[in-house]
Amino acid sequence: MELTSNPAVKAEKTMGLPVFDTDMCAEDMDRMAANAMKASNFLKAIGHEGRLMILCHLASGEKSVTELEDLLSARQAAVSQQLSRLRLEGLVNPRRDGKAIYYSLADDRAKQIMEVVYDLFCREE
Amino acid sequence: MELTSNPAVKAEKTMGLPVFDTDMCAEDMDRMAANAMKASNFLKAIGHEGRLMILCHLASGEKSVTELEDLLSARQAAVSQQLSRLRLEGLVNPRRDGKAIYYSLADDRAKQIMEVVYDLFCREE
DNA sequence: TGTACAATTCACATATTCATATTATGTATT
DNA sequence: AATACATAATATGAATATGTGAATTGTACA
Repeated sequence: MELTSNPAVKAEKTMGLPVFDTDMCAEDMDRMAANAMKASNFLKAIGHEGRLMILCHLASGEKSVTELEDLLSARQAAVSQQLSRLRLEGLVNPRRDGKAIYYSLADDRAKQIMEVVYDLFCREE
Repeated sequence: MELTSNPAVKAEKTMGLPVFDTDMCAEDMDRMAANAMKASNFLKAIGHEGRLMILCHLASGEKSVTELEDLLSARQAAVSQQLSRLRLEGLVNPRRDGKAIYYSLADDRAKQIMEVVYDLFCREE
């Protein structure tokens, strides 16, 4: 696969991914690099044991920070910082209810990745 | 979603992901944490602009280190190190042919993730 | 208003990641 | 064997990420 969204790329091969050889123009390379940067930022955001477990728990419904704190056996400040990162990345949404703040999954991006991750790392054996 | 592979988890909800509430036993939590660690290591490996672009280029066929060096406009040592990381993670395989070493994608894991990443970051707009 | 609780933010120490330079290894060629 | 080339491995410092404790903000309630 490659990371341009240029409609002029070659026809698809075995999978749903576009294919290209060595005939990319500089513009394509730039777009590819830009996309790669966005994508790697996203992957870094979810590439953390604690944050991954948070997303995982949120998939079954919204949770307060203290609930997550218990579920992860982690300190409040740490959980809060991890949530902060996920918030910045637009992956979760906070909702205040009284003293507690409940977090939920924000969009489908995390869900889509998590589904693949689940298949790869939690279903096999 | 959650990261256990316990068959006793609740029925699936909207997506293909299992759901659970607060009734996980310690054993489940351990398995989940172990899976989360494996998964986050994997995500860290591909969550790097250079490595992502390498995987991306390899998706269209095996490439030598010098070819990748040119494609990424990166130094030899850097590319080699990134390949080394991908090798350790089992994502790519080297094949020696004379002086050159050709790398190719090792398994489907990378491809599966990359396909989703491509949809999320290279198709939209 | 004062107190308790939930969550965030800050400042710091530590750990990890990364890029670069340098050195080493393996292969072909002479 | 000697040399050149392609790649790998190692070492070092800079940058980044992470966890911890203390201080801070926001909310509810007496």
